[in-house]
Amino acid sequence: MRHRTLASAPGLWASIPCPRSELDLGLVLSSGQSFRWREQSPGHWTGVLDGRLWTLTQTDDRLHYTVYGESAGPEAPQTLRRFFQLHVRLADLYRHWASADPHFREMAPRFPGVRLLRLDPVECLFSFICSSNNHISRITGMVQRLCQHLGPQLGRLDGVSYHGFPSLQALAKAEVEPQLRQLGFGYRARYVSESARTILNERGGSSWLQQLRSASYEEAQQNLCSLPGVGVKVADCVCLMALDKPQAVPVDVHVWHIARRDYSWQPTSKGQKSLSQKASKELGDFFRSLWGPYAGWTQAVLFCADLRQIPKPQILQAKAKSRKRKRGASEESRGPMSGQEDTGDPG
DNA sequence: AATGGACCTTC
DNA sequence: AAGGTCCAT
Repeated sequence: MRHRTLASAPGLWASIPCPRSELDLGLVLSSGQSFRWREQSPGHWTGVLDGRLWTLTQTDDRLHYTVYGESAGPEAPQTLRRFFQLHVRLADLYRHWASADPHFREMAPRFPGVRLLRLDPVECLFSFICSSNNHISRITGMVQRLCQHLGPQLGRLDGVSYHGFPSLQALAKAEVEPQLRQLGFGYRARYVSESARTILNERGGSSWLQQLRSASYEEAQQNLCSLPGVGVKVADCVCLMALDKPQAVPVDVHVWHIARRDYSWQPTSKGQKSLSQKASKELGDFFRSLWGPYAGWTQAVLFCADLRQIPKPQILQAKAKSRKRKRGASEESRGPMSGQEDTGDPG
């Protein structure tokens, strides 16, 4: 089977209303929330949702979709509205944030349609366990290999195989840690394996994760942090992108940078030169008080703005410990909009 | 309780 | 050095 485009097979598509002001499909699917969608042809994004294979694209007023292997079914629109959380009116949020924050007011008009996905909790958790001390291009490759080797194959388009995300059971098997080591996961292999086992054996399985959706933000964060490889930052990512906690603000070095540069923020306790747990909480609270109960969503907008900005002029100090010079720093930049390299399945 | 290193790979 | 976490002072 081939990847479909709206032009090549118009009869196989359906659509729901969705203006670009409410959704920038490419930006949302490629800005580091999900690592699982591929732009196989311009504007056409293929990925797995609810155990089925989809291609999505958008026009000015509509979101178009096609499902492979079977007809889409009457529940498809609801599946999409849930995944993109279209019941949340982005226009209203942007208006509110703009009125509260001059910096947002200046940046946001260039980045409409940035919203949060509602990801599957298992997929989100294990994807972000892989994100620690890591960069997006590598995370993407790791998640892809994880699915390719441990997830069920759902279909094959133009020689590229697509897989569902591995189950907890699959991730908890004895051979998984060495296998992931071999796949280049490094020390995160143990985190993935041990977290899967902990959830399965000591927490009662995936329903434990699911139920955190109805828990408070603090309780969900605390529960997640009990898993190996999950600290506050990863927990906040899962809270924000999978557990219906729009107030969660994942604080990483990048956000820290934005806070200092654009908001002249600094921790009350002086001498904080890095992100202590206390300072991170403080920064999250600062943004929540500025932006309100959807602060995590606001951050996503500014994050996209920042990534799409100038490549990277930042030359902090060369720490010059034992290592020395850096190599040509001119061709390194990769914004969220840059194309993925061709990662076709060899088989 | 807060702070410094080590930790796997790759770019 | 990269979108952290864990462990030991």
